[in-house]
Amino acid sequence: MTKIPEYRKIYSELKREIKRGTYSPGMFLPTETELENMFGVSRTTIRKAISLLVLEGFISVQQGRGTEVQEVSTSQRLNQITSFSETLSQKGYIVTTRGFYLEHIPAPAFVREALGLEKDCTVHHLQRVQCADGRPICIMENYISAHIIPDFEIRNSNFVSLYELLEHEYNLVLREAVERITAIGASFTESQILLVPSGTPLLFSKRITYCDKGPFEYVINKVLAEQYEYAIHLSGRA
Amino acid sequence: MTKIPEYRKIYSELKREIKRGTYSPGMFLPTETELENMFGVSRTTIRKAISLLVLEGFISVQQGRGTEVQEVSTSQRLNQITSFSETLSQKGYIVTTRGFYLEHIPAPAFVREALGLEKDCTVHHLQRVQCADGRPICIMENYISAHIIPDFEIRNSNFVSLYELLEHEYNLVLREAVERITAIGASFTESQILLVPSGTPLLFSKRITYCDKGPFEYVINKVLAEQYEYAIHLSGRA
DNA sequence: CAGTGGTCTAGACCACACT
DNA sequence: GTGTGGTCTAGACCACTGT
Repeated sequence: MTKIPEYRKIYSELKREIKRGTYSPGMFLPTETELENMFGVSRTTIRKAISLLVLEGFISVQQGRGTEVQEVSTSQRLNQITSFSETLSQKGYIVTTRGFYLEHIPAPAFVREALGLEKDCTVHHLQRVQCADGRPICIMENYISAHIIPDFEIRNSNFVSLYELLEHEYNLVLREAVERITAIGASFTESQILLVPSGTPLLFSKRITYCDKGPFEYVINKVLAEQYEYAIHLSGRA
Repeated sequence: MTKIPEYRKIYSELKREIKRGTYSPGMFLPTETELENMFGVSRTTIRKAISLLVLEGFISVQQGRGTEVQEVSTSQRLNQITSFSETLSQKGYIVTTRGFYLEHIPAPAFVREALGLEKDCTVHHLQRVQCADGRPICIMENYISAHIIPDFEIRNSNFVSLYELLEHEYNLVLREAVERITAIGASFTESQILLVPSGTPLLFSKRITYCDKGPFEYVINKVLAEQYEYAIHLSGRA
């Protein structure tokens, strides 16, 4: 199993506490010296953890003053890499996974091209149906490069968010992603899975996700449009 | 005089060398130990400088391998504010406007809410059909706040890009926009306008655009999905 | 294997914000 | 002044990539 650095654990721990409300917006985190003692590590390690949280906008630091927990406004969170299930959870749905199939296959041509893989590369192909409040809402296929995550297995079939799994179990850092979105009418098969008439409009998205080691995942999503919308933040002008 | 930290000088120095071509894309920077000696500082300082360059995308680091100078270009033009017609032009289509109707009306409730307008505010309501290579592909409605652009008139009915017009004729500066995208099936009316069977999947987007004076425009687009897709760039992770 | 970057320590001094 | 974060050192050991 992968070794998780101290600063990463502390970062996760602090993030959890912020999300839980132990530290709420406007409050200050303990000082660096206090955190040193709390976690029993050196200041460098604490500072590295804190810098991650700053990068993600959870806290802001000011010399001589302290580190303040920020209001995470929704609009700031746009265009961040979020899994489908995370977005749904945020909207208050109870998210579950219905179907579930994992296989290890030679990368299909379209995946090879998207991820820049050589011939004969293996990918983990994960198929799922995501449900919101018990209702099927999304058909999801992930192709994960075995080159970057060699030993991918799902131990607990009840997991929901793939990204959380990858981050915590495999210590993966998601850097960026490019997503292309269009609409299609549900095919017969899709309509059967999602329990809607065929031809029902679906959002059809293809995403390449990059981690620190390069492109590692190709995702295909088909989402019931009636239940879902993408929010995008645009800024500036060429 | 301001005190400039060592790591900042080193960062600037390295960036200058990269821009000048001393270190060009594909090449590797000296190792951390070498840089330590070159600049006569500790490794921490070097690493801090390097981390800044990584953050800005100039270089990428890989454990056990080295720090490689990156190609800066890439398609970072994603998530900029672009009008529909501009995007289509970029893809090589010839864009024309077919239908065209401008009226000045009291802002409907959903527009008032979106733009934060008072009761009795007027908006310019512009309706158009955009064609790509002569084929209708998008039904477009703009609601432009009369508060910000009081004297909006279209002099030349052959104009194509609304944003270009606003920028050049009205000296407007577009700051940011939030767009929400989902999919619908074409209604009878929409199917007639776009010359497709009713029920054909359309991308349905609603956008609020902000200029330097606040929100000024609400746009509703219905696009033939078959001919169009949204590309989104996501970065970072909460 | 050697050489690279990744993590971590224990301690020092500096710059800034509060009161 | 006191206490906060900001910079920096010298050295240690780990983890990965290459040969």
